[in-house]
Amino acid sequence: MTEPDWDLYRSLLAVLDRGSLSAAARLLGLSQPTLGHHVAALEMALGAPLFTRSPKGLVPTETALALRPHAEAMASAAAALRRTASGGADAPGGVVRVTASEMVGTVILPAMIAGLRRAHPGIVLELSLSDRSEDLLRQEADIAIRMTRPLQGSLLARKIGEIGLGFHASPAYLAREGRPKDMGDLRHHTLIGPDRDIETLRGVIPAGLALTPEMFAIRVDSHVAHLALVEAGAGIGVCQFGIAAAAGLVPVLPDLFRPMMPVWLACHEDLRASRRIAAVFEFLGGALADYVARDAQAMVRTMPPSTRSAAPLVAEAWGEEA
Amino acid sequence: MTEPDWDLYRSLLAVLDRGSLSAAARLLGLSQPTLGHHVAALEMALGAPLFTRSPKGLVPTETALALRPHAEAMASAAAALRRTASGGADAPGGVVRVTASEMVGTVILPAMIAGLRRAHPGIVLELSLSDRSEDLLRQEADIAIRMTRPLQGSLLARKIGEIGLGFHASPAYLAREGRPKDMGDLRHHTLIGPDRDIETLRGVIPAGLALTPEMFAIRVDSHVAHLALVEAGAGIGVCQFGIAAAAGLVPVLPDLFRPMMPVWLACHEDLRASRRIAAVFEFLGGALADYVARDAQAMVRTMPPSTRSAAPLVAEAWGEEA
DNA sequence: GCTCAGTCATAAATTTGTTTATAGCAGACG
DNA sequence: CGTCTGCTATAAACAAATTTATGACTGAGC
Repeated sequence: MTEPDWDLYRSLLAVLDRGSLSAAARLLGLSQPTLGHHVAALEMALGAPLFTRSPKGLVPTETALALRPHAEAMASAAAALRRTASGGADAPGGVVRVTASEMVGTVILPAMIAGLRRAHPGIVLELSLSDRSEDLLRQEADIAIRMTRPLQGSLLARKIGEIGLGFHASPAYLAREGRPKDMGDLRHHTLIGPDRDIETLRGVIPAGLALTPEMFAIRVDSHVAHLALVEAGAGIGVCQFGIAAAAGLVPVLPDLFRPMMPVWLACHEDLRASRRIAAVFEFLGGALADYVARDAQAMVRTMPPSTRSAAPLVAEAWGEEA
Repeated sequence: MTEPDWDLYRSLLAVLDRGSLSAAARLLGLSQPTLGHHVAALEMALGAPLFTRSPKGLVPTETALALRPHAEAMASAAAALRRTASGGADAPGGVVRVTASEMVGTVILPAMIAGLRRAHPGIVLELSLSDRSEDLLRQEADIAIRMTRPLQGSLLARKIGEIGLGFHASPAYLAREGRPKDMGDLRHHTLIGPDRDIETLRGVIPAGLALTPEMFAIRVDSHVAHLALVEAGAGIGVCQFGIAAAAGLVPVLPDLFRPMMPVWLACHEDLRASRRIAAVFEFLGGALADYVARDAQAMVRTMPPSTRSAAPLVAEAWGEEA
């Protein structure tokens, strides 16, 4: 058996993605018979059928589905290669791909990116917003901003600091529904919480409160929508102090519930050699550090004077130390 | 810029590997002008020069060197894909790639593989012997046998047990040079130890002994050569009890120095779905457990009756628990 | 029940890529 | 100092892939 052309893998991936030869052909800018030939050649080379033909399209076999992750790995390696090449040897410009959570990407990053572009006009940024953290391993991104410690080998990680979380509500909501006096009071309020993604809060919820989806009258997994709901006065939800302060939200029970969430910046070891990636890494490191500092200030400012310290109330459950 | 054909990446990798178009052409079964054209096309597509031509061959530029890891990632993904495909959907046969240390691969595995082939005649085995443990992450192997706990995410790891290490020497050496009475005595003997790879021993050497290359009169990083030297009566070296016993070696100071080394079996989570990989995983798991048990017996048997227990003397430095 | 939009498969024409063959160049060796 | 071996580069002959242009099929919608 001779090794199949790598192009065939790309065609395979396209057909798996689109579900038909014609659609895959459009995606790759090839013609449908070409894709048909590619699939046939790959089936021949691998000695196994990959699709069952039907007039509605190609249905992948078990084998083809098993091959998919590997083909995707090739695709992301190819994308990483092109990104690397885009910067030339060590030209200041080029494409850098940053991954972050939806929240960070939509609320925190935009201002930083504006500054980054001003400081390094040659650098083109790609943002990949998702909450799964495998991105770096599979080389789907050059730099990652994460709220958990990246524990992969061969990953260079820097802890930026910790961000304070707390219950918040809009002034309108509090005027309408009153202000809870203690944690037990929260039961009589409209709470906004996660839907399926309870894991995220597991380390944050204080031991006293049971963690059940039933606690929350409004459930949504998107942190951005979560914030929007709180801003709209829909109920009480957990927000970062800095973001909440900027949005004019009022902290609720900040002296009873105030977990800290670590912020990590990470990239592949190898990639630090690239000048533009190092530049983005340093810039984001600085900008995030500033942001964390402002967040801490916002948190302290909104607390009653008696308890003005930045010590976390529910910290150990979440973070490890740097 | 349109995406280059993936074949070009393969050609790039071949040229980087061989250092010349002609050699790369031989490797890939293509002709030299074809490779030349591929490189030119890739340089055009990426917009950056990749090689400086010379009559001695092609010298890669900085850019090309930066691209290399990504091209290699593609190559291993392609290899993994083909391995997966070789097994068909869930046929019992197919290729499985196992990585292990040189020592394990040459001394311990052969007998197991013979048994494995008897139990599963359809399975073809590839052995990749190296001591770096990135193999699994980069999908360069399906299953890994490691002496450290694999701490990567999305990796399925099973701790097989622990293997006892200890100083050993050949009967001939001991007859000639005498038997050391305590650790201090070792200074007057010919010790065999690592050359550059001191890390490996760091967790093993007892606290009393300073860890310097100067300790060792014979230095070699290959564990297999290490064992051969001990067998040849060249000096005293650290060996696994089981292997040493089988080779007719005599334990030296087993009651003073007896670290334990964990044995882990690991594979990617996804791959457990493949029937043949699961079969190999289970078989190796069982065989290694048997081996560890025999090693423990050998260790106990060769110790003076007074201290006959399998408890490690220098254990905590090395292993974590399952 | 008919048309229409979508699909895959096939055959001939064309474009593309690959090879063979040749020339030129630098260093190793007797 | 010439020869020999390695390499790259170029041009024309060739083989191979791709495309265009078909035909045949299925299911949705009127």
